[in-house]
Amino acid sequence: MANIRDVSKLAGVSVATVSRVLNQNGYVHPDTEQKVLKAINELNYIPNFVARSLSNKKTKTIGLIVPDITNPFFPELARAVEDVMKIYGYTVILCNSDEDEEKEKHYFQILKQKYIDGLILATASMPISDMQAFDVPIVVIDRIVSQGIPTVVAKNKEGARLATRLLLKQGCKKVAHLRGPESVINARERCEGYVDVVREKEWFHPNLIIQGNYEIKKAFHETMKLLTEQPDVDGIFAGNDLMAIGAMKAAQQLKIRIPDELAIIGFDGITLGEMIFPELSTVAQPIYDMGAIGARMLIKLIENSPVDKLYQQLDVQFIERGTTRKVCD
Amino acid sequence: MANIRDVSKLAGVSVATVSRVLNQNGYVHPDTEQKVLKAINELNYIPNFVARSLSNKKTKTIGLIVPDITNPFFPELARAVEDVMKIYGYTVILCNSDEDEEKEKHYFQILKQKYIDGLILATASMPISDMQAFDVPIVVIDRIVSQGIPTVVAKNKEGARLATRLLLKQGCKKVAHLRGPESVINARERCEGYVDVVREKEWFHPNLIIQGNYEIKKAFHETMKLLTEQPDVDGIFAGNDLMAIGAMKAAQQLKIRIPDELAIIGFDGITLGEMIFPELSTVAQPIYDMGAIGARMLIKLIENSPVDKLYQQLDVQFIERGTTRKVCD
DNA sequence: GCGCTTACTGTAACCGGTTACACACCGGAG
DNA sequence: CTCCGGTGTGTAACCGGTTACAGTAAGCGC
Repeated sequence: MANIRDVSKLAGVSVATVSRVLNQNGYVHPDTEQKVLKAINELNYIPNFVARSLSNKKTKTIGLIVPDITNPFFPELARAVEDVMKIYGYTVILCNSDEDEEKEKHYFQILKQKYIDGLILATASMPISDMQAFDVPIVVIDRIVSQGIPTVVAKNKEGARLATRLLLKQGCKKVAHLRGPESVINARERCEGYVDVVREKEWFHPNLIIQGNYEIKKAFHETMKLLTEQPDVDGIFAGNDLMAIGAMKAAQQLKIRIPDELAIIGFDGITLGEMIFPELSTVAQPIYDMGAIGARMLIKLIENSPVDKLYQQLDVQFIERGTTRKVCD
Repeated sequence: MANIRDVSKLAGVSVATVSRVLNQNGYVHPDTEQKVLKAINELNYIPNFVARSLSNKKTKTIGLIVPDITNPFFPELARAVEDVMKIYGYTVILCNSDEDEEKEKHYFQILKQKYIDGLILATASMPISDMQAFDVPIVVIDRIVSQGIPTVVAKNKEGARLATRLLLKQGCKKVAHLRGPESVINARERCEGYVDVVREKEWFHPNLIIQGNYEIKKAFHETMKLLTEQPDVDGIFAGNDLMAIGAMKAAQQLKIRIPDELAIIGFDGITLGEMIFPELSTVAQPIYDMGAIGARMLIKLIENSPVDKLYQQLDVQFIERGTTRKVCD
């Protein structure tokens, strides 16, 4: 592979001139430029990014840490990030942390060594202090970490209230909540939203809040238990779509008809919700937008452009599909 | 951030010695080593990967090009690749090509500039000549490109035959095939497998082969058309799980009972198949294994270890779930 | 004719590592 | 006592770019 010195020799100029042509900065005589371009073309020269990065301290590479790309929420987010980054000439390194602090630390270390320009986190097992010590721009998506760190989230509590109220409005007499893991902040917020709405109801009891882990399997089992122990539950608000699907499977197994006997609302709006039957009613987060906005925010941070809002809270939207009854109001 | 010269100064040795300690090569006196380690510790020094890459010409980074990470087949593959690469200290750059030749070329160019050590392709819009010109080790997964290029695939034709025979065995009288795009080789193979089995049947007619594009939506519409025009079709072998799901939705819409009136078998074995109701019977490829094996193969190619087989064809396995009738034999 | 600005170009240091080569020391074989 | 191979260490070139700085030439106003 040809390097810049080969080009400069062939063009009969110095490396500085070639570099100027490449980067379009400094003065270069049009004739000289032509000679250089011709040489570049002849040698099929492409500049070496690694060398450039070494003097620049810019790699045009960012890291994206997600818990598990296999979880249907994250591919869409990753896609958004990649799409935006591509536009601006950045490349994305994908990391799966499994919500494991050790793994996250490991990636922090590696990514730092690799001189990434920025980092997008869709996970947050990491202590905040470590994140602040990491002297590379960071944007957190879907998890609030601390006011000091640029963040993109959806209105979790508001969405949860909306869903719960909707279930009541359609006539549900006893609504349960399948909540996400204690350690995840958005799970907490969604649970709070649910509690806000049902707290005063005479039928409400804390045992209507079921502990899930954002995965189908556990949700399935817990829902089986719930529906056998408390058969009068006729509405479930699940903390995410996967758990809602787990709940649906439990109901289907128990021959409970959806939505007639049991209405279910999920949270997230992953495409998977449209692939199942009946299609899942859900509180949709703008997943792609969250990724795209986070990515744009990160680029601004990297390039020192002014960022209008370091804390973006995006609206959620209820999507009525097959697991809820129509309400005519 | 401290660099190697700072360390050498603090330890009172030369940079060469520090480098030798870091890389555990060459002779270093134990006492000297201790001094160096102490200095490294004190300065919190971590070596700069970019600089290392520049002289090494090894970045410990590979590229992974998939059509679209949003397609449920690829996250599992990506996860496998990332898991294996992590073990060996490599990092993965994720690229979405949308099966678009231009985008693929663009990534080839960028990745080359970034000095990646190897490339995994799960897409193949690229002419073979371009791939051979790319002087970096490549492994292709799920798409056969050419005998010259290391490849990991599943036994597509065999799996297709298996599925089609199974449908017949359970008593289907007229089995249609929803095929994938013409341009994708595995779609062709699966179609051939289907034709192998039904060619001789008196009911067979080429209009039982329906053109899909591996996506749900089109499969849904085409199946709607098929089932209304030829209501006697009682079995569908779909070229992938997504299309099978599209077909299921069409049947559900038309109130055709699955599997009693219509049996469906998919291909791939994506986890999505277990999330729907009824769960999808499918010819499962070992997706994770394909990724993992491909990744291991790539590492061997990169590190010049001997590779036993440059062309790995993995077994598929029929998974009987809810969209087929049990056969008692 | 002189000084000053602008256009253009080259030299060489620098980014932060790796490593070929040179050199010095030491113990054992002959 | 000399020679030799194994240890241990430093100097400096190199990877392939960027860029500060210096230098030259031309154009212009006075």
